[in-house]
Amino acid sequence: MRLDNMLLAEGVSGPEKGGGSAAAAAAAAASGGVGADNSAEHSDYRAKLSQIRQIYHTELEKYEQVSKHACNEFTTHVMNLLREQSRTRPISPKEIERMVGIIHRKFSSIQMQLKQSTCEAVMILRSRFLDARRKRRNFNKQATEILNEYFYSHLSNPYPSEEAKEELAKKCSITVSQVSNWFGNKRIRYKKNIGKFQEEANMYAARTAVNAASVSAHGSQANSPSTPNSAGGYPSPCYQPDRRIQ
DNA sequence: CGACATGATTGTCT
DNA sequence: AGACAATCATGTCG
Repeated sequence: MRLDNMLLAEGVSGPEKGGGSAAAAAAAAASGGVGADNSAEHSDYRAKLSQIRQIYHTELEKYEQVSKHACNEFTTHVMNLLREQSRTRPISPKEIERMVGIIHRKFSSIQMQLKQSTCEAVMILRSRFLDARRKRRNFNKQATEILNEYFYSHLSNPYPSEEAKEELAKKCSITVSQVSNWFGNKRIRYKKNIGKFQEEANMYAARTAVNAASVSAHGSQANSPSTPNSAGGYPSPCYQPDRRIQ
């Protein structure tokens, strides 16, 4: 039932060789939500998954070879016993049926157990490998610069549209949902402690001001590579104190 | 190693 | 659906 579905979705109980990794990748992409699939890291995951798969299949095969036999043997054994008893007391066919049913259920519960334990193994594997929190990497400097630049130059309304997010994502070579995460975190953390971000705000404000100036001055002249820092003190950072972020 | 920074997830609200 | 708030898990710096 449910276990079957999950194992199938996970590519464990699916078709043998080729489809396995594809199904696993599909499952990962589908439920992972946030893509970020480095195939190098996924290969490890896939290797472990196929290991589980192999164990599952060999166990299942063992079960099917052995237990079918055993089940039939056991059933006939019980039948014989019942037949013997039927000499001394009447035994209804209903009772025999019930016994057989019990035996079959008992044996199929073994299969269930196998499936369940396999499921568990897969779940553990997934939580280990697919939980992005466990392998978080900071964005590179350029990406954070781009994001910060957008944030501080739209400080009065730091809610990029879907299009803007896509563009930022492309520029930073991250996903759109990563951009959304970044802005979510940034907004809340900025709001929570504006003082801590003052310096950063000033810096980016100054930088964009310089950029705008140099662009509007149509000069390919004078781009200051390192610190276009506002000389001296703290010119007004041009952020609106409240507004929007609530 | 501890403290803080940071990206991601989860739950709740609207 | 998207925003916010709290929280988790890892990265990084002193």
